[in-house]
Amino acid sequence: MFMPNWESSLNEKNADAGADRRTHLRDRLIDIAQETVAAQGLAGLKARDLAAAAGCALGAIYTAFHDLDELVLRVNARTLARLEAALDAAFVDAEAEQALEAMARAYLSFARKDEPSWRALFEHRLPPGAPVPAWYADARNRLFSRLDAPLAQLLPGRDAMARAALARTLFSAVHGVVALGLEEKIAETPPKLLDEQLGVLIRLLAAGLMMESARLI
Amino acid sequence: MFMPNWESSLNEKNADAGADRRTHLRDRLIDIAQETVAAQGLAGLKARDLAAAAGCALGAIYTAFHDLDELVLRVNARTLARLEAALDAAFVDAEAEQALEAMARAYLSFARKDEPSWRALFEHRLPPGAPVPAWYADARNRLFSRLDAPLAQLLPGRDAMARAALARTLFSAVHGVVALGLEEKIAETPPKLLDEQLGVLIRLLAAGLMMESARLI
DNA sequence: AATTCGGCATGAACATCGTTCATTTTTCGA
DNA sequence: TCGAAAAATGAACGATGTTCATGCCGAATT
Repeated sequence: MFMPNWESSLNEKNADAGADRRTHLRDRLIDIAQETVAAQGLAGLKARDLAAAAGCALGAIYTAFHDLDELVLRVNARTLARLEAALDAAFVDAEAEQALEAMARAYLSFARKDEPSWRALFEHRLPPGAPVPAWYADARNRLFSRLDAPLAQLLPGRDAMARAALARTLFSAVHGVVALGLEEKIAETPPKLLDEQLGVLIRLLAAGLMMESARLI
Repeated sequence: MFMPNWESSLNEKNADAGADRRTHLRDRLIDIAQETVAAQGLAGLKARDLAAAAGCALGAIYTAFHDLDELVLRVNARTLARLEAALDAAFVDAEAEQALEAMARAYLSFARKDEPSWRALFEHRLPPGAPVPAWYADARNRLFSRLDAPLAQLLPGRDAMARAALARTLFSAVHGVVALGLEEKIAETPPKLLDEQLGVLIRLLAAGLMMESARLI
C-alpha cells in the first residue's frame, strides 16, 4: 500500500532518537535545502549537492521524502511560517488603514530580504495532476486571514465569507505589485518608486473601502 | 567572432529563400514551440520533441537559436502581442472606470483562455546574469501603457511619468488577483467568485482614483 | 564543366539532472 | 545472540539541454 502519510508523522515520533545525537535526516535535509534555496533559489537545489552537504547518500533523500517536490513544499512551508511571523510583527492594532499599509510594507520587506525563498513560493510547480497537500493549502490560506481583523474594522457589516474573499483579493493585489515590481525581466522598478507605488495602492484601496463602508451605513 | 545579432537579422534577410518553399527553420520552430507551450505549458517544451515535430535534426535548433531560452522569449513575445491585441479589443472609449474594468476583465479572460501560454510569461526565468533583450522588455512595457488613456482621463493633472508608474501599479494589482486566483496550489477560487472579486478590486481602485482626482482639483 | 570552398545540417556524444533498486549495513526485539 | 526488518548505499537508468567533429550541398571561381 505505502500510504505516505507525511503531514505530521515522523517529526514527533522519532524526536527521541535524535535528541542527543545528530538530528533526524529528514529535518537536516529540510534545513540544508532551506539554506540552499535562500542562497541560490529553487534552481540551486540539486539532489547530489544536497546529499553531499547532508553527508548522506544520494538515495537516502528518497527514504526521507517521496520527491524533491515534497522537500520543496516543506521548505516553502517554513518560508510561509516566517512570512506569517513577519506580517504578525508588523500588525499594528491601530487604525485599519495603517494596519493594512503596515502589512503590505512588511510583505514587500520580506520579499526583498528573502527574495529567493519568497520567489520559491510561486516558482515551484508540482507535477500536473498531483494534489496539493492539505497542510500546505492551509498554510497558504492562513496568510490571507491576517487581513481579516483590519477588514472587520473597516466593514463591520460584511459576513465572514465576504471578508475572506476580500482579504484574498487585497492580498493578491499587493502581491501583484510586489511581484512585478521586483521582477527584473521587466524594466526594474527603482526601490524608492516601488515603495511609493505600494503606498499609492494601499491609499487607493483604503479610500475605496471607506467609500464602500459609508455606502453600507 | 560570431556576433549572434538576433533581434532583427535573419527574418527579413532570408525571407526570399523561404517564399515558395518551406518557411524558414527559425519561424517554423517558433510556430511549433508556440503550439507546444499553448497545449502543454513551458514544461512540455523539449528539444528532441521540437526537432522531431519540425522535421529537423536536434542540432539544427541551435543553428537558429542560441538557447531554448531565446526560443521561449520569442514565443512569449508572441503571447505578449496577442495579449496586447486582446486588451486593445476590450478597450472601450467610454468612461474611464468602464475602460479599466473592461481591460481587467480582458486580462482575466485571456489568462483563462490561454492559461499555459499566459503562465509561461511569468514562469520562465533566464539564467542568472543573462540580460533581458531590449525588444522583450519593450514588449512588456507596452502592456502597461495601455492603461494610460483611461488614467489620463481620470487624473488630468498628473504628468506622464506619474501616470506610467500608476499604470504599472494598477496593472500589477490586477495581475496579482488573476495570478493567485487561477493558482490551483492555493484552494482554487471558484470562477464566479474570481469574476466578482476582480470587479470589487476595480471598483475600489476607481473609487480611490476619483477621490484622488477630486483632491487635486 | 569541373573544382573548390564556406556554411549549414546532422546526430552521436557529453554533462547534468531526478529517480530507482539490488545490495549491503544497521538496528533492535525475541 | 541472532535473525528479520528497516534504512542506507551508490551504481545505473532515463531524460534533458548542449556541443562538436563530420558530412553534405549549393554557389562562386577558374
